[in-house]
Amino acid sequence: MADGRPELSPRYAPGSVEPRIYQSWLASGAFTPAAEKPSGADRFVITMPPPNVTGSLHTGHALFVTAEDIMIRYHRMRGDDTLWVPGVDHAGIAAQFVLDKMLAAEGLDRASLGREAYLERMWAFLNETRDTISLQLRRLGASADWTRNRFTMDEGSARAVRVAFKRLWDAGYVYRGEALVNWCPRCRTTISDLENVHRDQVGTLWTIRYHLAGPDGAPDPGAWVAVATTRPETMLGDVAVAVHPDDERYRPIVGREAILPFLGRRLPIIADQAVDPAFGTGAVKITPGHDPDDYETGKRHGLTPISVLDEEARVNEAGGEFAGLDRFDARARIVERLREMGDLEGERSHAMVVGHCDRCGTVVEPRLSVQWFIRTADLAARALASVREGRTKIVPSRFEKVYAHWMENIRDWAVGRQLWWGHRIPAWFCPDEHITVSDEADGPSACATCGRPATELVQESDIFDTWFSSGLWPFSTLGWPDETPDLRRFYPTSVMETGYDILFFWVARMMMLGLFLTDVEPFHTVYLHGLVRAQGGVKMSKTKGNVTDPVELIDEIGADAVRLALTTGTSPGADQRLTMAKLERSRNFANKLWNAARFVVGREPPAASSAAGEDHAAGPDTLPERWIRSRLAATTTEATARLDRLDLGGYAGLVMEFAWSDLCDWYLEMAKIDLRDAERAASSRRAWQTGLDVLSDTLRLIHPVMPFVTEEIWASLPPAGPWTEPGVIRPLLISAPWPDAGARDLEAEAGFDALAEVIRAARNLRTEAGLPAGQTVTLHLAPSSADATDAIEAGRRYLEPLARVRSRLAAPGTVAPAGAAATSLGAIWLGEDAAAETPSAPRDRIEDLRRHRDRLRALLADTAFTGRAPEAVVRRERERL
RNA sequence: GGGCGGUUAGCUCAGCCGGUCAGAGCGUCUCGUUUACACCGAGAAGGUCGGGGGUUCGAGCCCCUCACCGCCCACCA
Repeated sequence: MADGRPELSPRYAPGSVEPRIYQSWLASGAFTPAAEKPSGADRFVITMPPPNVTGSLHTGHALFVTAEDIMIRYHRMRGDDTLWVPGVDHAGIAAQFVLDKMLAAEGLDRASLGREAYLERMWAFLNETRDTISLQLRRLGASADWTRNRFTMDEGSARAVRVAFKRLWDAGYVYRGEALVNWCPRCRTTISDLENVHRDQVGTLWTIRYHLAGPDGAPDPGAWVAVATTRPETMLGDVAVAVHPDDERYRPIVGREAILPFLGRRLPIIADQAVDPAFGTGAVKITPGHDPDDYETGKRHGLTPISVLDEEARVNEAGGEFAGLDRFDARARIVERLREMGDLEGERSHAMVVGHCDRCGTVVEPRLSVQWFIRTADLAARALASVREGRTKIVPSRFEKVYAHWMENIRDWAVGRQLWWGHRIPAWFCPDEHITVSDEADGPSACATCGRPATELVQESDIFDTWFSSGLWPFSTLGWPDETPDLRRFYPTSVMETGYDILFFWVARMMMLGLFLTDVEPFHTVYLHGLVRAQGGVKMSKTKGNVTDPVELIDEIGADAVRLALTTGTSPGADQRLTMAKLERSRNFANKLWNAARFVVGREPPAASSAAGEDHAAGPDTLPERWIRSRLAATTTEATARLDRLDLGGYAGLVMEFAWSDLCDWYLEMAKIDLRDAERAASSRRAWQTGLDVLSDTLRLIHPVMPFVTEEIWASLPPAGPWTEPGVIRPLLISAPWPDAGARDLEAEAGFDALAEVIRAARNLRTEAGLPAGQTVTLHLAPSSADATDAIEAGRRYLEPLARVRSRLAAPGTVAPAGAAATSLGAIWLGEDAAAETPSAPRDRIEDLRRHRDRLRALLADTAFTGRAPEAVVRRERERL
């Protein structure tokens, strides 16, 4: 175009548009708000859930980026001081898992490298990959402030972790103690209860005889107690046999002793309420070192636990002849030996629940060890109160119950991990076992208890659970513990948008730590999205090969289409399926919008009859103009309301419907009639201007969900503002103000609806009469009132071309013939010319087929169709013929 | 063993405080050389809103119950 605005091609090509648009946003500085702002603007802040540093883009990211970006862009347009802080997570156990596999391929392992070399390898590896995911997020259009990009292992996070831990320690919320923890023998670390995922399995329940000790202390071959177990290998750590106190069967032997096979240990037979007499034999072997229930029972009876498995779950030296065997080999061997000895009384299959490591799938082994714990009772009570009392809302609200249930039943948090990649616990031991916790980067200068110098202190080797640093994320990213300008301006944040699957892992921890450390809820709203499932409703996974790669989708149909598909027809907390049909529909909408803009923008303005501006004001608006402006007003109000209540799916569906149906299918079709009206330049020009006005606001409304195509169209709008002055740069849509809703015009809406009803009814009559679409026929109208007469007179200008009719007003008193359609403006029916050209008798099948054939022949002979329609469509029509 | 969610047109899903809520898209059928768009337009067919009971003037929407499907939590050997 002459004025340098970009020309719009017939089909929207996202691939050539998106990178350029993203660069223009970056260059404009729109992503980066200033911390110090003199205005009293509202704030809107989201801290991005940090993706794993080793990861790459998947549909889950596409979903969260879309949801958050919609909120962020909306608030930015509202004029709020808007910040979206991005970052990545170091993902301790997950990252080690990846690196360990790489090392294994080189024939190396953790142990042979040593801690220092291992961590060097980790940093080297991450420095290559750490930007991958954030670069991919940009493909989706994420308008995050990359100048504030953070990493959970950067120095700011490290400091926040130390300070947070020290404050917890000083306040008495941290303790170290022996406990039976979940141990993954493959990852060789403790894992939290949440990382211990329960799976239903069918195992075996063995019944084993423990002979009673005779008077001489030797096993009595004729007297025994039978115990049931699913894990025979743990018998090596048995310290007692327990029965229910009221169980008559066993009353005589309570107080006696049984002899543990293989090891000969004497096991007291004790009575304990916890035993279920109905299960198995009613007698239970007690293994406090390897079973949480037994651990408790053992404590009640003063029994000392025995560990019989090492950190890789091999039988240790306490296991006698079985020492060195893997736990499952030991199980098989023990069962075999018992069978030989005649002490295997029975075996049967048994449905049970087995804990597995969330990361690697290995069966978790309860293991006795000394661990760091965070006392959660008080922290959880406070975090629960925040939600109960509405200071933080969870969307959808049903998750508030889930949250409450978890908080009420929370157990202390084992925060230590026996890994290397992560924040090392800032605790030092002196030779006298005194513990000093320090938040200094260099550690303490001396033991806090006995004053021994730092040189004699040894730092704890455990690191923190990854979720400890993530739990600080909303404020550590803003500079906490320092009172930075960012922290002052942007904390607490506004919305925490994340998946419901990490409500406990992450949201709960942020609430607990945030309240304790900053005395305020870290966000006022938690918005939980659902999971994206593959076609058929199954979970996407690489092994199933049903993963849709968002990067490929973006390449194919554009980021806007992917975003729209992920947003429409969804509600928070509900899983959704991403289907090709939905993706195509979204792509088609981007193209529709594009072409509507081409129509509105891609023509010279009708000549002005006077100075610009004045001209538009000349004369009253037409009914379609009043109607579309009113519809725009209603849509703006409703879209705003939906965004405010975080109904993102509702918002997207609404604006799409408005643009496609109201604007394109109705208004623009009617505007064509006015635009073609060469005799009325003013009306023509006004139609042109209305199209531009409405399009402009429509682009604003759609921008949050489809930022690229709207921004590109925006740039092509003709100059119509202060930026037409030389030297004034046109603002980008990303920074344009959110539209104000104009006034509704209910009279126009009612008038338009009545007219549209007549048009639809007329089209319906035509179809029923089997008229070819091109044929213009007579339509008789019998207005039901004087007002209806006026409405029809005024509307026939649009009615006639849109319904392809010549309208005739029937004389007053005319009786509508059979077959007439009733509308709110009166009866309508087709004239003689319609009946004359088509047989009034029902068309027979052969006639139908013939017509269909003729139509297809004509269609396929038409170069306008074959040239422009996609091959697939042309092929389909040919096949039909 | 607790708790939660789902069950609405062939398919994928919307339906906020019970009163045009029986909807959308895709698919199907019919028509279309209306120059913004065939990644389009017009028209049509298609559902006793999982079953049963109840509350109400009125119920996909509230209550009870049953049946499937899914998820979360949970230390019974």
